Amino acid sequence: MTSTYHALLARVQPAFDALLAGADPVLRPSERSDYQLNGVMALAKSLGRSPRDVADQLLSDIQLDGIATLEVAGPGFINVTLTTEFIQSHLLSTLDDPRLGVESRPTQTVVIDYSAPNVAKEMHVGHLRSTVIGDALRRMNEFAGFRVIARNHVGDWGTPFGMLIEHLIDLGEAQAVASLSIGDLNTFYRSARTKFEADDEFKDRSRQRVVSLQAGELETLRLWEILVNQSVAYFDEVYAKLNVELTAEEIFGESFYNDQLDSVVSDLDSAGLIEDSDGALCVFPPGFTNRDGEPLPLIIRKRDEGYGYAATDLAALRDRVDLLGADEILYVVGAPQAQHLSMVFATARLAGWLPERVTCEHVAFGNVLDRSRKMFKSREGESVKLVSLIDSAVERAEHALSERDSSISGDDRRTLALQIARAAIKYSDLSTERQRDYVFDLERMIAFEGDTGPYLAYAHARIRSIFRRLDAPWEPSVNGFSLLTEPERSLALGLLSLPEAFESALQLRAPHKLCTYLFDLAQRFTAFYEACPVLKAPEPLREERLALCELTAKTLALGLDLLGIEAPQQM
RNA sequence: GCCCUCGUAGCUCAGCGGAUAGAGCACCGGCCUCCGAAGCCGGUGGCGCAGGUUCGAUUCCUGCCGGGGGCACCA
Repeated sequence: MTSTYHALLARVQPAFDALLAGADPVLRPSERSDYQLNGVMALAKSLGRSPRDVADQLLSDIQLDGIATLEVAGPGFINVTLTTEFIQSHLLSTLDDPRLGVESRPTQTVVIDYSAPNVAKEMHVGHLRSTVIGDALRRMNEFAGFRVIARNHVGDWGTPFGMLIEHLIDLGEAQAVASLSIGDLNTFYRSARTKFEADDEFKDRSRQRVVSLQAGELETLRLWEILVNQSVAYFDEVYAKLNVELTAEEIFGESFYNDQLDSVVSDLDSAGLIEDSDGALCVFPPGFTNRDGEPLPLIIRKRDEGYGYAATDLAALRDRVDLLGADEILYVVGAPQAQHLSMVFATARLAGWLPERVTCEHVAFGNVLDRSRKMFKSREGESVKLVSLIDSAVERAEHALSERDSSISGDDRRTLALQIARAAIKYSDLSTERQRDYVFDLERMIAFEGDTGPYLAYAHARIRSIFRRLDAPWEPSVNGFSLLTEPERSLALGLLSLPEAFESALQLRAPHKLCTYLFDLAQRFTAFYEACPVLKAPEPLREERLALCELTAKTLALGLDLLGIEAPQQM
């Protein structure tokens, strides 16, 4: 099934090509009609003819076969109005289509690198963004039919582990495990840090411990594994709480690439890319300069012979291309890493690890700010625990439910509160363009009014409640849609534009495009809902309207699912 | 100093080179004997500044102003 947009374009393009090969019709959704052709003026310009003249000719050249009607307007726009027959036939086929008109094309392998928390360190709002955006992109790419491989590049290696292991020893293993298993990671990390900075003896031990760790000394590794295992179990809890599709099997932390780092250096060296700079082994990819305008190094191996994160990133990249067969690698990582990543990509290209056909893309996102537009921090100046944010959102959702005289109670209510809290948190994160800094305002996101996750979930639940009033489960038995009223037609057009919205969200790695679409659809629905009685309508209108309701509910549920948001039947 | 990014209504945000720049919140005024008022309808209110490209610029380019970030051994 082709989307409305492509069906139209297929009719329009030949007429434009006939006048000037490759001319862009600039087909766009329109507020004045259903679509408009904005390319007429530009075409007229290149042809040296008057826009009205060209428009008139196009009007007679474009073969629409009853799918739409055209009208010249203004200085030379062509307004496109879809025919009821066209909308109706598309609605009917969408009704039978579990994919709701979105095509699947299993054409490529996409590796998505997201979340990436640090072992023995609390997950905070920064991880929330990577996790939520990454999870949405994963779902979207999977739905597009691509082979998707998720990678959680957990920070489980490096110099901090010296002090973390020593702190674990000081605490005693049992005590440390107890503290970590209740998710008290901030305290653990902070204590280690404090000792490291204040106590020279501890600092020395920590440094020696790093050496043992890197040397693969068994007892050190055993202690390190305790930290890793406790943290992974904790991450799992957080992911479950967020309903994020990330498993322990998808964790490929920094340590995973340890034994590939030597070969990263030697391969870069034999490619003639490595330079020794003050004892550090560096690559100087062209086009990067430091603040003095000198070439900027990507440090592969530090002067102390430890590896920097560039080495790990390069090893991981090479692995993803060679072993995983990636055609596309998405890095859902904060914007501050932009330069680092583009240096890594450039170096991988130079080294020949990143063939032309494979693309690497930094899916960057902005900072999380508080209500006063400062970096989101707790009163003590620390990053705020992700779980505590989720928990307080759940608390608010529960409170709201209790005030609403809901028939849902007990465990169902707790589950529902969690679902609503997730919807609120995720939607507020995803509905803003990624690159912008984003204001985390629990108050607003859980207000349940306006452009929020709960509003969309509510719109869905409301539709489902219509069906609950029926005596028997509803089966579609429509033959057509008369679409007599404006709200019905508007809703129908909204339903048919899912493929376009999905496609642009997918291509631009822009979940907010999908959010915008869903909110618009929900508004079209509620307008329809106010104006058009469903259950009280006479047949066959009643059946048609039920079908519109069904399609809307399915579209909302699918769209929300692609964002990682649940759509409860009732709330 | 160089690079990246953002600047749209009081606040939070959409806006794919097109016609009169859209939402939500807040504020004001309406709508529940009628499928769920977490809703609907109406009102008030805006593209940082200056050039340029273009038939047409919030959108593309340049410069400036303002916020945020990055720029060699932490990841």
